[in-house]
Amino acid sequence: MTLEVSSAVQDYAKAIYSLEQRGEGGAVSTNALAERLGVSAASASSMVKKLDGLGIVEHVPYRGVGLTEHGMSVALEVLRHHRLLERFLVEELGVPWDRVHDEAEVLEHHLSEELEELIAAKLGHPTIDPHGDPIPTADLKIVEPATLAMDGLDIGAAGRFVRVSDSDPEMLRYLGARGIAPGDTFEVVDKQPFGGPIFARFGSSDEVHPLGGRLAAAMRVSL
Amino acid sequence: MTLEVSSAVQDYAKAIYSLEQRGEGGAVSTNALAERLGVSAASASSMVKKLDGLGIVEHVPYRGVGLTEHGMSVALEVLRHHRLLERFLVEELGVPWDRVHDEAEVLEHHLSEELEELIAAKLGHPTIDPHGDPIPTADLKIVEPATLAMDGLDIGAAGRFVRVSDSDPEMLRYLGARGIAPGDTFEVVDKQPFGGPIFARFGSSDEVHPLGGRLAAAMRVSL
DNA sequence: AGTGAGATTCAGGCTTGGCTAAACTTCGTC
DNA sequence: GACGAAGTTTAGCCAAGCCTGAATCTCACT
Repeated sequence: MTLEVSSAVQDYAKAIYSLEQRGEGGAVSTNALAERLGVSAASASSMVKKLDGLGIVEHVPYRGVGLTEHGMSVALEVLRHHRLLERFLVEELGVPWDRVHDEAEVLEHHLSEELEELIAAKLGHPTIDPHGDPIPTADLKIVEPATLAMDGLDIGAAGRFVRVSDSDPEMLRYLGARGIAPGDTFEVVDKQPFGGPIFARFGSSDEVHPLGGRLAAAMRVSL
Repeated sequence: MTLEVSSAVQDYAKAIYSLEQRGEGGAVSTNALAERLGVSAASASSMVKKLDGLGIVEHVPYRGVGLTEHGMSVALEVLRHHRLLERFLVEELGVPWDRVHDEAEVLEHHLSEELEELIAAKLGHPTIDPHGDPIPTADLKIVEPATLAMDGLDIGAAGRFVRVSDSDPEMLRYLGARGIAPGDTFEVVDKQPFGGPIFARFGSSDEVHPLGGRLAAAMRVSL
């Protein structure tokens, strides 16, 4: 009943989950899904019909889709695999953190439950992945802490850098090269107006790093 | 040029390699291939045609197939992945040795070269997997040492148990439960005639273990 | 209420890797 | 040297997932 979930179906579930998280409102549009997955709108539409048949989504034509409870657990299962793998690859094999995403993207679909459990145990049942994203628990609960985008902060703001998207290797390399990682505390020391860069100090370092628009927007912080 | 090798193609290459090893003669028959892969003869036949087109095998209609040089490297690459993974799963994650085969069977197709190398390094570049099978080197050389089937030995024969097929979990559990593993020295203490069991002592243990027909046939030894 | 942009669906196709049934080769035996 | 069994190939089909292009529908705005 749960085994006939192909990689494609898992990818759709994951994408819908992610779009539901971002987009406040309710339903995810078929087009948004298509774009996210790099697939034509027609393909996404037919796949959505199938997902509805499988009980993974609820589809209201012209209104979009939403994950069912079953669909949610499919999505969280894959997410757990993905994030555990990322953590495992970084900690046990020393894969650079800007490259783990692509590896995990492939392996997540082929990880057995047994291996998932052994990996989690080996890592001491971690709760976040190397990018600060929360890892769903074995019984598929997840807590997505509220965060702020760094580019919205004002001069003088201080807090903790908690999370950054794992999907842009460029950004990760930039941060990595400067020794900036999720978990670091920071302090905004300057900010250019009109979408200009933010200047911040991280951890106990004295160095001030410039963080350009897209980067500062991708960095999530808590105060 | 080498990237369009699907999982199915890799499986065929691996199966042909394995059948070439066993069957002394030359070509591997389509039927043998079909049986090995659990596929109909017609399916194997059409796949063989495709493999020929890809330059992976040389096919003489009605006579069988043989791996080309390119096909050989495809096979050895997959075999390296498989055996490194088996070793990794046993050593780093503690997966029981009778279960690693199935996991590796899936993951071998999705392991990047980068991960392959990191795993090999982490393990100290091992030369055999947990079942005693040799692991091809990074430049795809492999040495298959000559071995004897244990069921052909006579009473009094002594040597080293070096290798056992990884594909029968039952046998592996049986051996595992008795503490018998590749690398152990042994001595044949008794043997029933007409294909009856062999009785042998392993390692420094005093215990004599009965090894029935199929099992003794699957165990490979060197004297 | 009309309308156009954007979202959705339909129709028709492609590739992969399977399947069955039927036809064809090969080879050992008489 | 003919014949039948065993082995092999061809022909025709299927499902999954993707594609394009051409309809069609909805919604928000005027």
